[in-house]
Amino acid sequence: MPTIADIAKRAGVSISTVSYALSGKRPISAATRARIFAAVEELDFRPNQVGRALASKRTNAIAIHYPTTDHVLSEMPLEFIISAAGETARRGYSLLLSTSSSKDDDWLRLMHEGFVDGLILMEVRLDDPRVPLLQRHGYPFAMIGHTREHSGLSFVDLDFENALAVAVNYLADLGHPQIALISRQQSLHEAGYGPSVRSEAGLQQAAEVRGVEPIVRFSEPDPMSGFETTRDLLAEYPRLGAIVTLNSEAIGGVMRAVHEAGLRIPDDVSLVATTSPRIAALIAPPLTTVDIPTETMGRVGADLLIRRLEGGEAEPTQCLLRAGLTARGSSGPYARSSHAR
Amino acid sequence: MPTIADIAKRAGVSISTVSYALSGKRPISAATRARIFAAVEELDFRPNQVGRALASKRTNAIAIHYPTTDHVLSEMPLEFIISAAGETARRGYSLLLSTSSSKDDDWLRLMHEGFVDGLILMEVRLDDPRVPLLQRHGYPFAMIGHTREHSGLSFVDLDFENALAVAVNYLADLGHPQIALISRQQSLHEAGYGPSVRSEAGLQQAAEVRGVEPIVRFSEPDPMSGFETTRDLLAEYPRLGAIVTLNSEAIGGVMRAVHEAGLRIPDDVSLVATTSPRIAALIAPPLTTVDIPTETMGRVGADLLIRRLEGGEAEPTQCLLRAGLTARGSSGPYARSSHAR
DNA sequence: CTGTTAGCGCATTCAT
DNA sequence: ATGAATGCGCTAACAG
Repeated sequence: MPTIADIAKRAGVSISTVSYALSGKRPISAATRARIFAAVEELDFRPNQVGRALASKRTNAIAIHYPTTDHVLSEMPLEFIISAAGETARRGYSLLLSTSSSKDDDWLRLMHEGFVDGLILMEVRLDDPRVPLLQRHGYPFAMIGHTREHSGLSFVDLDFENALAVAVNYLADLGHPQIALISRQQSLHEAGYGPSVRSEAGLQQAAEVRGVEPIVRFSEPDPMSGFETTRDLLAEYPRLGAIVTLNSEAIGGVMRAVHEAGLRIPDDVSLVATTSPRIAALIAPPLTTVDIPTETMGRVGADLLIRRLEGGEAEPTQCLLRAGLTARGSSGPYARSSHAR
Repeated sequence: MPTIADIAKRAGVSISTVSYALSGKRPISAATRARIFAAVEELDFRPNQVGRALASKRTNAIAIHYPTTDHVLSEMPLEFIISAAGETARRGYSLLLSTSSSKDDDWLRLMHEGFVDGLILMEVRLDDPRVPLLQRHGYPFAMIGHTREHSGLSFVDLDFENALAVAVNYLADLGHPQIALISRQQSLHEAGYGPSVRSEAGLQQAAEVRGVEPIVRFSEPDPMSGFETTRDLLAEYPRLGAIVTLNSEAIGGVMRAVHEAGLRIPDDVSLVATTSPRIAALIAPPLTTVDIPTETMGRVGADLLIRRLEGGEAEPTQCLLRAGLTARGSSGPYARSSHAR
């Protein structure tokens, strides 16, 4: 591996001249610049990032922390990560992935040991213990999701209250007097998982405004649990004709329970799923969705952090995305009365 | 951030003594070692990885390359990545994620610029252009999957030929005279995607041995395509009672097509899916699966690379995993004759 | 416009 | 068992 010294020698200039030619931080005469770049070409020189990092105190690498222990894998986090990776690469950074559990502090180690310049946090809780830790050390970070208290923090998130309002309005317009939300695990909800808590708030609020009855159920992130939850739900509310699900892992079970109850989608039951457009496309038949813009969220998460790293002490940016609703085949007007059991 | 020099001063020893105490590469008297570690505690010292990397010429970081452009996202790659991340962290390494397309060489840049010690390759083609590139530079790497020519290379892969043989034997034992394989995109197959090519070979071979008729169809990785493919398949082969699918993204559509043809699983059609156990658990009703040990594959991929990095010039390790079959509710004895259309 | 020089934080060789 | 000194590859003052 050639070093900057090899280039300097070959081009007949000093080391610093090469460095400045490469960084463009100092004017270089066209002639010497040409000789330098010629040497770079001939030797296939690549500036060593470690040397550069040590001298400049910036590694040009960031890490994304995805704590896996408490969640079943699904595609949404992958979409965040892939999208963040793309933006990171476009901006000339590298992306590290840490999956340490919340107790383990491998994700913090990366910052402590100076291997990354900043962090992106995923799976953020309303009271996330990582936030005070990072603040105490003054480490730069951005969140995908947001904490209850978030003044001065950078984050991107879906506006889940709004998302549920969108779903409720849509279903209320179709004439449904009752709307059930199938949320995620109750444990998550109790642990203060933002999407869960904020969605329920959105449901309650919008339901009151529209004068419909809100119902909330929790489901584990798997079809079996979705099946059981939905089966019980339909039994308990014989006239229920509208279901919103937050839990994309459970959708298969939800649909199956509806069918096994002798009901049809969308004729008897309107189903609206909160999920990423990409995932919705993978489901048959097509689902009406409140779209979670995962691609945007991952990209903006990386962008916010990098901007913070490069912009010096720029003010934090908070980005609450409003959800769009895409009506597909799985929802229709209320017609459930005839099926009362 | 305290440095090793701060520790040395505080403990009243030289810098090198601190370094050796930390690395354990030289005997240190109990007394001074105690003073050193006390200082480390008091100052909350963390050795700077960049300084260490520059001096030792090892970053203790590896990268995993997951080219996304040519594939729809699914959970299987996420499982590889998460699992590799876990093993990487356990071994004291960091994991970088590169998702650059095959033409883009961002993944190579990481090695060129000395930011990582080695690479894990995902989505390996039979003739993968990355391999000769890496070999030319002498960069250490390991593959999840394997190329046609692989002598001297380290990899972990599922033995897809064996996997299909397992599926065929199982279905043949149930009495099925015809077995259809629903493979992935034809474009992938033609591009030499290993799992696709090797699975077909396994099917053909095992079918011949067992005297059953093999049928191969390709499907895009989505339920709609799976639906159409299966619908056409059932129309073309009215007595078909056994389907094996490689394409877990299409399974929903496959199942729906079977149902809409007036057939039942497992009474009329036996369905065997080649997928990860974790994903199988997410499907309702439960699927008989040829299990792809994604967790093992990701872990071993990282292990092989790290072992290569640490073991000096150890011989390459090739790890072809045999698949297990888990019979669940979706497969049963051949009974399709009565349904001939 | 260009060169000289002093680190960045740590590992390691050579002394003692 | 310990210290002193050198250098990893590069950046960025400082000095022309």
